[in-house]
Amino acid sequence: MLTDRQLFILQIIIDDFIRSAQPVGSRSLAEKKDITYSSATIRNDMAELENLGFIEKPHTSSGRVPSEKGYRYYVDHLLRPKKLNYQEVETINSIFVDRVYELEKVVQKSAEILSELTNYTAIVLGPELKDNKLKKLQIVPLGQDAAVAIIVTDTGHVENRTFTLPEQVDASDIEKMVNILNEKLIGVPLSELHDKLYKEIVVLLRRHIRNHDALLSMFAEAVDLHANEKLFFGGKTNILNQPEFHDIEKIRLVMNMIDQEEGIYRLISGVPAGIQVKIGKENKNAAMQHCSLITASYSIGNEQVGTIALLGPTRMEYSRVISLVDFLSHDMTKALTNLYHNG
Amino acid sequence: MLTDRQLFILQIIIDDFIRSAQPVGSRSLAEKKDITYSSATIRNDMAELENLGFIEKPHTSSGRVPSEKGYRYYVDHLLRPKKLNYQEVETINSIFVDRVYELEKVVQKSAEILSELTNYTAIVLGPELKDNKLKKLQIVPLGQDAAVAIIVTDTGHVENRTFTLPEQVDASDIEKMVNILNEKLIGVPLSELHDKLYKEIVVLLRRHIRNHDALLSMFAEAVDLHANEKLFFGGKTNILNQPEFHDIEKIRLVMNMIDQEEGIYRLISGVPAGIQVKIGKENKNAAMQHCSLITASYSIGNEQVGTIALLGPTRMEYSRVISLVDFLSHDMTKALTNLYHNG
DNA sequence: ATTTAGCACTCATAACGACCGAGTGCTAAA
DNA sequence: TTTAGCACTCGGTCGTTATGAGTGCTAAAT
Repeated sequence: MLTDRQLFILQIIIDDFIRSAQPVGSRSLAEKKDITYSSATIRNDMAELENLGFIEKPHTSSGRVPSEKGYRYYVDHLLRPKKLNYQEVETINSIFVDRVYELEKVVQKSAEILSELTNYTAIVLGPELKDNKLKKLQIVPLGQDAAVAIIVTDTGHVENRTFTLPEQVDASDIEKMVNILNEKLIGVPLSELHDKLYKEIVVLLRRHIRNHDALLSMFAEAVDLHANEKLFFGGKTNILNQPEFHDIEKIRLVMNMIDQEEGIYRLISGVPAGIQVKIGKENKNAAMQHCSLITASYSIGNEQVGTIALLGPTRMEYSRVISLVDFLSHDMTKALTNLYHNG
Repeated sequence: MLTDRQLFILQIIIDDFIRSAQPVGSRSLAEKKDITYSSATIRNDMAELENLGFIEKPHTSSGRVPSEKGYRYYVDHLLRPKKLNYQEVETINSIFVDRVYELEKVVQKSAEILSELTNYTAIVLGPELKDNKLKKLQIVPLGQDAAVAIIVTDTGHVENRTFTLPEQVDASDIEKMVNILNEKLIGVPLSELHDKLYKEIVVLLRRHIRNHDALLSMFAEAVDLHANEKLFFGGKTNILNQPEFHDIEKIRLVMNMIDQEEGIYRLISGVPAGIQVKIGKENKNAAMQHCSLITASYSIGNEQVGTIALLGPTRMEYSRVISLVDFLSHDMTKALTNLYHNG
């Protein structure tokens, strides 16, 4: 139902608007060198595109602006991924040159570089810990009634939690317990720790330790909080550079969300593998009304461990940005798999 | 040289401007109920105050606005600290009710509460670690060539660092070394670790361990990074609520600085004890031109360990805010001393 | 000697109208 | 089917004109 020419016009309108942030009119289009037909023809096609909801007019006599539906169609069918240039590829690769073992640093740097390359806000949902396996559990007593529990995973991640000791437990009990746990739980994924603790370990404890229930619940608590992955940001304030965000109210909505982290987490956790593009209201979030979100997952081996996301205005440079996010996610997967997958 | 009436007028102008964010004129002042003289009199006094640089006019025929010098005088001589109301005291006290041992959580919560109470951006410079004493040092090997070093301090703080192992060291060497270090260094303040490592420990190592130099430098590295304290924020986007920050450029400057953390660190580290108020350009920072910064230090025992700061527009509600920061800093000192000072 | 009433003056802000121009839709000719 | 032509729309800009809150200054009142 849409002619090739109409699609071509749609594409050019969107490309143009993405570049200029200005509504585009039929005359200015007709003047472009790769357009051979007149402004009147374009007007007719534009009218049709508007009927179908791909573009809209901010007011009666202005040029056209892509609608969300327009962007959607563009992303799904029109856009051709821009090839990355040498500079971009090099910059991304530079993240992984020094063989740092600390995953968090790699992830943080990825977020920074991605935001630098795009001028949008980059968010990386850190490696999920639940698939990490316990490497070592340690309790360090602090004075009379407090202790810090430390958990080390096979990827070198360290989690710790301080708590008050229940009364009537003494150092030897704790030591015994730590020994038992280390003996039985090393290699167990964090996500299964809780269950194991209550199903297998509890019987052992009953045998060897007084006051096992208090200690156990304490450990369980220490072990539980690792469900939540961490978010890493780059270019948190980049939205301020976008001309369409001249209105403080809009800015506040977005910045607040970024600052709270929770909304962001809901947006990007649990996205499917591969590149995903959510445009404007598709994000089901009031603050994201005028923003788009590009996400891609990254893996270690075959295990999807985290997500890369890029947040910008709906008027995003999709063709370049999608290529970048795609490339980065594959690069990360490669590098991380290399580092951690052999074991 | 300034009459009492002139000072009174200055005070009212500033109070009024802080409340309304609008230039204040002689007529509106004269209508206030606690002012008995005419607008003409006020005009004369205003002219004098302007001569002396305490107030200024945005343009020829507008009301007056406090200058930095005016704010300075106000803060130093005119302001009377506002008594906190029950609600405010309760809110602050609530930070310390549950006896959490984790200092970081207390500090984070303080920043959040302070920003909530004030609608400005709160920053807390976390406890300096250099006075923390080593409680336990631990090395956990990760596979062949990497290991994570974990340092626990007497306040329950845990630092960790992953690194690649030098070649030709084996597990037993590491274990021996860890034992030596734990034996010799527990109770030593982190700030002295480096020195001790190179002066006392090195001789012991030479005796017991092959390849001690590589291992030593590795440890030194792991131990060194704790110089930098951490910053905790509350209400990072609160500056967006200020009417004088309607201009995106101004906002960007401030937000960028907040986001980078480094500039903030420079601003608030090393402030003297007690309440400090830096107004506008006094902060020697382009981004802070239109902002004021209130700082106060908090202590554990007699040891100053960190700083509380509040960042807002120069048109800040000084009287209330100074009381709040003062109260919070004392409350924190009290609570932390209670928790950690007995030892 | 102070204070105040009176008055001319200033200037940001809002309101108004004119006009421009980039844009549109529609019709009729190519 | 495409395009030239034309009337129409409507934001944006520019100058004009109030309006009003503010000022400084002078002279009268206290």
